[in-house]
Amino acid sequence: MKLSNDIINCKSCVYRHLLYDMLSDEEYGEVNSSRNEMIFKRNEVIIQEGDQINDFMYLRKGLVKLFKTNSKGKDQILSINKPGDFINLLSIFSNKTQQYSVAVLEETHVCLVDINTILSLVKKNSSFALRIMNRMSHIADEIIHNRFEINQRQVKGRVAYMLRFLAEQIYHKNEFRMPITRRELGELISMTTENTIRTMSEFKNDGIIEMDGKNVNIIDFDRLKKICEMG
Amino acid sequence: MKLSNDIINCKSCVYRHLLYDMLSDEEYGEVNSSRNEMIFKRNEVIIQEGDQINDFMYLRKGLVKLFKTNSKGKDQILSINKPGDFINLLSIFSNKTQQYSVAVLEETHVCLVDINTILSLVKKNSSFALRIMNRMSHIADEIIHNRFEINQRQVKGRVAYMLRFLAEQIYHKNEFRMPITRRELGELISMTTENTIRTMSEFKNDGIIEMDGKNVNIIDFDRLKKICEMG
DNA sequence: TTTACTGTATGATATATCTCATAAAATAAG
DNA sequence: CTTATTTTATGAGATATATCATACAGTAAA
Repeated sequence: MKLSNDIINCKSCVYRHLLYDMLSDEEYGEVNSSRNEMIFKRNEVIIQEGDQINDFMYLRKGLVKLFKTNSKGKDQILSINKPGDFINLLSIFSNKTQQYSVAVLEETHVCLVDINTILSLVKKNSSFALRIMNRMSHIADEIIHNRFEINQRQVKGRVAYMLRFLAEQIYHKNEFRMPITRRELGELISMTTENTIRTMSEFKNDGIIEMDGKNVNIIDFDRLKKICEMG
Repeated sequence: MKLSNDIINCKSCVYRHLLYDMLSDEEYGEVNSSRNEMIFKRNEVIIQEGDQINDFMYLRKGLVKLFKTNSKGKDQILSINKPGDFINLLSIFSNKTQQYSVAVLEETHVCLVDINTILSLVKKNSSFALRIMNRMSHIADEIIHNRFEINQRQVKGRVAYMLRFLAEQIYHKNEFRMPITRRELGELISMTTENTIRTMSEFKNDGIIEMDGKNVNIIDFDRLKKICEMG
């Protein structure tokens, strides 16, 4: 983890419309001046469940996983988050500590804004407050909806669902480098590593995907879609 | 469903501190005057996923289930909600329709406040806004945490987990009348009805619970706890 | 370069869970 | 009160998934 040198002004941030769009110039300045940008490498833990909350964080670049660790030390991944996502918004207003852990999948730039600045903006700018509530709804919804979708499928359907997610939501193409290990994929769909690997192999043997190490190419998207929809 | 006659003033509501505590007398009046109370009987659907959102709703009395229905028509129950819970708070600020369905388990009194009243209060009272955000965090957290807990257990652990939940969180005693059918219990823990029933029978045969129809008495709480913790 | 570790891969076997079938009890509908 | 429907109950067999074992490739550390 290190501080970024190329801190740019919030105004030029591509993702600002997601949240900061309704701030006045003065309010903008407040955010900008209490702001830091940090760079994390693969596997670094950005947030640990139970940590004190000091900053509002959002992803400017990269890819992270949001997860919880159970009493036996096993992780369950709740979501994969991409640039523009507010990675601890669900925890910030809980009056508690961080509710989820966040770790880096691909080199990640995180924007940190002092939590007190955000609180003061919420207090004086109600449009901003409403936007935050709106974002909170969506984040909660996404996690709950994903768990709902995964829960009603069995292994093949689950793997297909996640491959579709990566292709459609993250990389916007059928060929990509897997950002997660098979174990992590298993943690995402509540399956053992072995079964996850087996299913990937099966998709390969069935001519649905091509695989070379971490590189995946979905060559029969229609079939993958069907498996995903059938369960 | 019918309108309640015994509408009381919000000020005397036992649950008001959860949300309305930070309102001025005038603001209180606004809530009170745009407020209705409705009574629903077992199995009535209070909210249907996809419905337009007109009211902020909270449970004054009774018990409901919050659920989603999948493409094959199967329900998955996300949470059981009790008096004091805000049953559509996660949807209200989503700029979308209701995200979850809500149906009645035990005769229920629901308080409905016009959504515009809530919006206007959020705009002019930032403490109220912050409290709402706080509540949203907790609701999301509860659902996500429960799914997390259920996911890492197998049938016996799941049933034990839910029996504990009912005894500890809902009825505050070891003897109670099951508010849900075995099928619903299955929908709550992602199991088939048959397996849920079988597991309950097993608990009975093992002397962990006594059962007579819907009436359940947990006679060996320690063992139930152990099963719940072991998985 | 060697060593240790993690990730991918696959097979065989054990186990958990589902499915299908049947039946009695409880509840709802007429 | 009678009939229909849902709920609870249980068994046997089919199937999905987990577990344990082994192997090798890739990567990180010494």
